[in-house]
Amino acid sequence: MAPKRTKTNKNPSPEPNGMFSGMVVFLVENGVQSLRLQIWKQKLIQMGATIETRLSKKITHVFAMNSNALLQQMDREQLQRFKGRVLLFQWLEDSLRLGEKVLEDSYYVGVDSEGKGDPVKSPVKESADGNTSGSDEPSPQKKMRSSLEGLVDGADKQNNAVKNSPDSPSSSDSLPFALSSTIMSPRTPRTPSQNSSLPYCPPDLNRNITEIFGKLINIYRAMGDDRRSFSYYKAITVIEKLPYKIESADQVKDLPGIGKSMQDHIQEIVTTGKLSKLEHFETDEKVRAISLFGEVWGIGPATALKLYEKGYRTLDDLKNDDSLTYAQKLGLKYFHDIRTRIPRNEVQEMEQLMQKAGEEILPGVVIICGGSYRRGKASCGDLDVVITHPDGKSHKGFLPRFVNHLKNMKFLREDLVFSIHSEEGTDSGVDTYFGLCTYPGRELRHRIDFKVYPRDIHAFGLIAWTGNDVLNRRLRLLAESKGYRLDDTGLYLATQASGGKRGAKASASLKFDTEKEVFDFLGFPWLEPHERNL
DNA sequence: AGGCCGTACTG
DNA sequence: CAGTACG
DNA sequence: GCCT
Repeated sequence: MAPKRTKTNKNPSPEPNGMFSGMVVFLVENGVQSLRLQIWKQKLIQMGATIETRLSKKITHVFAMNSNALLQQMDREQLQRFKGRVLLFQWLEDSLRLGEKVLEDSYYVGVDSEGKGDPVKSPVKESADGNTSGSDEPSPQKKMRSSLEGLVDGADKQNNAVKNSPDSPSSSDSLPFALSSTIMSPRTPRTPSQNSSLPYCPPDLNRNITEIFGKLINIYRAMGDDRRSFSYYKAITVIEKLPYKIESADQVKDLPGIGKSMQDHIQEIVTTGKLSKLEHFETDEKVRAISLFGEVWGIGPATALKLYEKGYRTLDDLKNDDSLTYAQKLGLKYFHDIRTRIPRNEVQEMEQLMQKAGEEILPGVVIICGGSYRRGKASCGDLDVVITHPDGKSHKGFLPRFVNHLKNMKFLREDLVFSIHSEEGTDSGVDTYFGLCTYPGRELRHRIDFKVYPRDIHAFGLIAWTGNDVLNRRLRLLAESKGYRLDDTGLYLATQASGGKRGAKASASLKFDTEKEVFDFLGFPWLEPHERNL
C-alpha cells in the first residue's frame, strides 16, 4: 500500500472496470447543489470516468440539471459542434442507484439543435422529453434549487427522529414536498427517470447508518460535546443525499464530512448491522441519566452531570432537588407537555389568536410565527414569534402589555425568561420573552418565544428566528468571509464591532428592509422559508 | 494545533 | 462568571 | 467528530 495518492490528489481511486470507465465528462454545475455535485464527481471518478473542467473534443458526455442550466453555461453553437451526449444528472443518479448504467434514451437534455430561434425548446419528441421543465421555466436557477432542495427533506426526519427518539414516531413533514411537486408536475406524463427530477423522493437507503448516527448526536450533545455532535449531524446530511445504499466504507471514502472515524463506523454498521460504540453508550447508566436530564428545559450538560453525581437517576429523583432554578423546575414539571409536538394547524390558530390580541393593544403591529412553523413543518416543537411595528417606534413597550393581555386570556401561563430592552434604547432594542402557553381550552403547555424588533432590523430577526440553525451558521460564516458580522440584529462591518459588545455599538447595522435584500447582499441564493430546512 | 454562530438571560 | 437557550 |  504505497500511499501514492495522498491528499494532494484526492482521487477516489478510480477503478478501471467501474461502470463509468471510458467516459470523459464535463459537468454543467449551474443549479446543482454543491454537495450533490461533489458526490457525483466522486462517484464518477471512482467508477472509472474522467472529469474535464473544460469542454474539449475528448468529452464523451456532458451532464446538466436541465436545458436551461445547460444553455446558461454553453452557447448553442458549442452544443451543435459537440459530438458526445448531453444527459441529465438524473441519469447519473439513477445509474448509481441501480448499480449499472441505465438506458440513456430518456435522459437527453432537450435542446433543439436546429432551432436557432429560441433556446430551450425541444420537448425532445419521441425520446420522452428529457425533462422539459426548462422550457416553461423562466428562472432556471430558482427552480432548480427548489427541486434540489427537496433532497434536504430527509434531514428533517432525521432531525425529528433525533429529537424524540424515544417516543413519537415523529411526524414526517413532507409539506415543502407536496408544494413543489405540484408546481413542477403540470402535465408531463413521467417516465420513471423524470419523476425523480421532482423534489426527489427520499428512498432512505442508509437509514441503518443515519439512525445510529442520530442517536450519537443526542448522546454527545448531552455530554456537552457539541462539536462532535455537529460532526455527526453533518455526516448524516451527506449520507442522506447519497443515491445508493452504502455497502462498504469505500463508497464513502472521501465525501465531505466523512473522515476516518466515520468510515470505520460505517464499515462496522454495514457489516455487523450495529455500532458497538453506541451499544456501549446505551447501556451506560451515566450516559442514560445525563441524556435524560438534559432533555429538561433549562438543564444542560453541566447541570445534568452535577445531578447525576448527586446520585439522581430518574426525573422523579430531580423533583426533590431544590438547587434547580425556577425555570428548570418548570421544565421538569411540564416535561412531557413541552416535548409534545404541536400540529401545524394549531400553531396557525394560535398565531391568529395572537395577531388578534396584538391588534387590540397596538393597531398595525406585525406578528409572525417563525421557527419550524414558518419553515412549513407539519408539526412544531414550539412557537417562535417575531414582532415588529411598521411605524418604527411603537413597538417599544409593547411586549409587557402584550404578555399581560395574553396572560389575562389564559393563553400565556408561566414565564421562563423575560427581558426588556426597547424602553431605554439600551442594548439592541430587542425585547424577548420565553414562556409557556396553552392552546385555547387545554392545559397542555407549549414553549413559546416572543422577540420584538424595531422595524429597521426586523428582517434580521426574521431570518435568525426562522432558521434553521444550520442556515444561520452558514449565513454568519458567509458574512464573516466577506468582512461582516451577522446576527439577529443586523449586519455590521466586521472590524469595528467585532471585539466590543453590542451595547457599545459604535456602528449601526447596514439597512435592509426585507430578508431577500440580506440574502442578496451576502450573495446567498434566496430561499423561501420552506426551503430553509437545511 | 486549533477552529468549529453569535447573543442574552439566570443565578 | 459559567451554564443554558434560541434559531 | 471534521477540516485546514
